[in-house]
Amino acid sequence: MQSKGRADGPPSIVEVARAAGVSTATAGRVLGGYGQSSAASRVKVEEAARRLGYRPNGLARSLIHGSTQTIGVIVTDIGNSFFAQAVRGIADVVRAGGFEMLLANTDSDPDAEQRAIQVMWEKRADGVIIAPEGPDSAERLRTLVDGGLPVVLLDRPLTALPQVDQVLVNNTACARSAVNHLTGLGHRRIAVVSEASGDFSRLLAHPAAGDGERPSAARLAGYLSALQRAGIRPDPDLAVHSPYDRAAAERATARLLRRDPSVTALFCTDNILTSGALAAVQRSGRACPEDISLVGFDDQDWTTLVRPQLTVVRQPHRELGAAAAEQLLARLHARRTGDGPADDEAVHLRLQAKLIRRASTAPAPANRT
Amino acid sequence: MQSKGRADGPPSIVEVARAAGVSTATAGRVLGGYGQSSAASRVKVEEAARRLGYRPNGLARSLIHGSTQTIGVIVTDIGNSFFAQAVRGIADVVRAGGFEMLLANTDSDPDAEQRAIQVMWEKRADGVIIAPEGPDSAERLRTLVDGGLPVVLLDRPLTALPQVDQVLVNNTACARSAVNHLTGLGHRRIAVVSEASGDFSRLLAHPAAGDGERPSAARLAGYLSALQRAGIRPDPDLAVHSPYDRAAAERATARLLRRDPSVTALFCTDNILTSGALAAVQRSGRACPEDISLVGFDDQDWTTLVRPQLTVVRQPHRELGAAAAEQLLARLHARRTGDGPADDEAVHLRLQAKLIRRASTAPAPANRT
DNA sequence: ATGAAAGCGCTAACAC
DNA sequence: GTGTTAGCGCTTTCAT
Repeated sequence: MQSKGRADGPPSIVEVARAAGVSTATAGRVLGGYGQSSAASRVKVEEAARRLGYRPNGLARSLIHGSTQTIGVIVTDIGNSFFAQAVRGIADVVRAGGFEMLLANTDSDPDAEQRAIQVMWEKRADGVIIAPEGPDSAERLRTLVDGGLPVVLLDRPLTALPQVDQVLVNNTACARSAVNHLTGLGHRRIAVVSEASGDFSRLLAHPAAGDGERPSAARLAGYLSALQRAGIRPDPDLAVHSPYDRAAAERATARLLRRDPSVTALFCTDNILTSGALAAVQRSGRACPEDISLVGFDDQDWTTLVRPQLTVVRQPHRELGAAAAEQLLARLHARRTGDGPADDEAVHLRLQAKLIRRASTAPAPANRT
Repeated sequence: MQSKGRADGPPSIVEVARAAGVSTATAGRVLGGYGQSSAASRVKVEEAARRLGYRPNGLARSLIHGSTQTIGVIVTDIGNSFFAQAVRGIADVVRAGGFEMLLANTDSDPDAEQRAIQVMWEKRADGVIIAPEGPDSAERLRTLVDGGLPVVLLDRPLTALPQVDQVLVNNTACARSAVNHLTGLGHRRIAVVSEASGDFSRLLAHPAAGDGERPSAARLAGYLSALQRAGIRPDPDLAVHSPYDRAAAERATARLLRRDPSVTALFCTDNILTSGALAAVQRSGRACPEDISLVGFDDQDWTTLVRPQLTVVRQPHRELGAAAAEQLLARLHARRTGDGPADDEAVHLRLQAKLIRRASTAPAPANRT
């Protein structure tokens, strides 16, 4: 029977100290690896700690230090392969840097995001990587930013928060090159499957737009700009609007194909929408790429398993997450040492997505218009 | 200029109390929502808190309560769609229960797993859900289990820890029904693509084995048992061994198809291996399903996009994670209230994976042996 | 090198 | 209903 200390619960540093016959300060020094301690007490304390099964309490330690060695990650859907890969990249970097990861999934729900942000603060994460749900996220994040917590935006910019670091992809440019590829093949009736079709006319009016937009809108902007450069007037009827859901994308695309036989190419702006659009093409009875060309988004590994193999825009998923994590860690490092980017200049990184040409795109069939 | 308190850092409850002209205890009561407080002080305190931008410090709170409202999740690869979906299921349940999630990715590295386990303990997670890396994980987990921390095993059993809750899939049974499907179609030369081929003879010697095995071995056991029931002697040459990697699976399968023309069916035991094996079949020049039938594992959404559409074993990914989380929360609830499963009887859940018949399986071609 | 004591931010007992 | 005080487990002066 143990005679002293609290009966249950893991042993604290005071029981170890007592068992080793030293003060709590000394025990703390050897167990925490700080300050000075003699070889003699080191042996005694380590012995006692092992015997009692001592494990330091990180909460107490963090409460004092003010640092938890934990970074918060907020995404909309960890089940989506895009985020799954990005988080993998984050996890690798974070782990290598000696940090842990507090992960929250918002399912694109503003309330859930609000709560996640609050939690990151209350649990005193040292920094936060977030794929914001929408423009309103800026207000929610302001607490953190004003509170001095390093924040990095992942994949989606927030124009209301220009002072915050962000790691994005060159969405407009890669979309443009995808569509250039199609126009180069002679296509003129090119449809786009997008979540952002509602922004069609707005983006058309501001041809320079793109870089400050969320990915879906930025890609739509790239599509529009490529058409205009090729001298093709964008046709709103060719912007397939779809909710973010494979079945919905399939229905919407099928409707377009039924309605408009002049379409000879399809540009999909996202991995989910790509699945849906491809399914629609397959069921439409039109041959790909003979009757209709298709450019997908995201080079998931099944894109080489379908026939024809898909021409796609490949985003560096994992690298995107890794870069965001590296940026955050750099900030934390700078905080402590003083080198690195000054606190008042935001770093805006843009990784390159690239077009991979495969077999789902081919020269346009003889014009039918 | 503020005159009192620490210059930087977020305001603590004492600055709020001072600003509101009450004691810290009263401030704590209204801000923490416990005990009694008069409407008058509630107003004052809330006012002051808002003005100073007060946010409670969860570390301090947890240090006292002994509970962090956080559960630890340890997986081998969050980038793999299986785990991405399972974690999504966990996230949903955990969030609904008012908990947060500390996520660690081990990349199947024992050291990383060791560290992750230790971290969960030090950060005082209230419980842990883990997909253990291998049998050695049992020793690593013992600290947690002995320390009284609720643990739930996800997807993989650990025979050395029978007292721990686990949520698995009926791997052996669903593999058996997949292979039954093939034998029912007249196939007799059925190959299996597996990570566990090294266990071939061991599993053959213990026909009852299966349920205590890791998923890959359990599925191999199901394959073996289905063959034996159909009166087919298992042939070790038909067990394609492959590391866990698509390209490797493709090479290994290609080698088999080249070497043995008698094979008429392929059973893949995992999502990654399915991609590789399918790629190999496509490049082999053999027609699927006319020359060779294929059963894949995991009903990812591309399996209906390839031609022929794949017959697969569908695992309930998300539900698996959700069930694990529910089990863990039930334990935590039981700890506090006394109802629920007694602490000494482990709950072993087994969700049902099912065969989905599509177009990649067909009657065996006329025997060639 | 070591110990005594103060304190991180909060909650809980116990008076009043 | 409110204030005072002790204390969660650890780190950190400051003496010694």
